[in-house]
Amino acid sequence: MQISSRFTVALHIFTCVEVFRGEYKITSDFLASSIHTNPVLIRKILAQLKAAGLITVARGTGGIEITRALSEISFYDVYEAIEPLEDGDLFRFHDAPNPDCPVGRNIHALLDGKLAAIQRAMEEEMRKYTLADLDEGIRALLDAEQKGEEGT
Amino acid sequence: MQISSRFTVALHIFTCVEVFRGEYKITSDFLASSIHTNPVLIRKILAQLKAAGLITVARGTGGIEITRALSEISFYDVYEAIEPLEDGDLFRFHDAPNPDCPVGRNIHALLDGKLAAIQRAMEEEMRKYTLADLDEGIRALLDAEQKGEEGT
DNA sequence: TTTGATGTAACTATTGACATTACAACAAAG
DNA sequence: CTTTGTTGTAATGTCAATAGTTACATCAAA
Repeated sequence: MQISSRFTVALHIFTCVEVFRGEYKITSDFLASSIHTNPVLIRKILAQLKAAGLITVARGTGGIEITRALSEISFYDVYEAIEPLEDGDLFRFHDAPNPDCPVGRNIHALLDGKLAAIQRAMEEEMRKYTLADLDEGIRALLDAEQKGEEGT
Repeated sequence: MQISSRFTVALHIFTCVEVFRGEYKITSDFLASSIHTNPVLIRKILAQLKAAGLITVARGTGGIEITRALSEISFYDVYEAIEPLEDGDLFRFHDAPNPDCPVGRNIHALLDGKLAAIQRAMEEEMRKYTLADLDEGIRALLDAEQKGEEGT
């Protein structure tokens, strides 16, 4: 089971906001065109990011503002805003294991700690990357493109 | 998006095989009863574990054998056998970002490395736990149950 | 008041998870 | 060699989530 594309779409949105700030008016239509999807999906994701307090969206006139310094928003913040995990658990269990079976009634006690550690390892790694890294990365890539063109 | 319960069901199966070996004949019906699901789901998971070479299943007569030492089968081995990840990637992207947009045509170069690192962090943690840990853990839990009963 | 944008609701298509029934294939015991 | 119990697997149904699309009310600024 893969993690839904809405997470990478959200990162794409942030990157566009950083790159095109001032240059273009960043609307949901504009973003939908870059990501190659439809504006409604973008607006739903923007609504989630707004609910998490990561951005503000100007109604009527359009325009997206990031509320914190880029280095203060990690991949995990974005992931948490976007992915609705039931009870915050990454791993699903089967509904109701048999309490009459010694294994069935102990399976949660047996696995919960280990699964939580695995989930934590992933989330900790997510905290290491921030929007500032994205900003830096995309500018390096665009510079490289520029130089490539000059070389021809 | 959560990881499907088939992974924890597989760990449940292994635990049952270890605990009830010799004591009961471990059939898909028996397992389905402990996990509280239906035998066909169990058989499909057994088929995946068999395809990965982790177990053998005796047709006709029934019975499951684990092919390696418990300490030689990690959670990751089970996860890999069970979860069909497209191209091995945990994170999904949107289908076809716009190549005319500077961000759209660079989004993979920008994100791929970081996402792979996050996935790797999770998988490395998964490698730390083995079926031997499960065996040890369940026996400790069952001993504790025993003592709790004696106490009353 | 017009214009252009966001916020949402409603509907659809597609996919995956999981449950369930049914039956063929098979191995061992009698 | 027939019975019995089990695995292997196809077919079908239900349910939830993803994602696309249309439509329109709401809103802010020119």
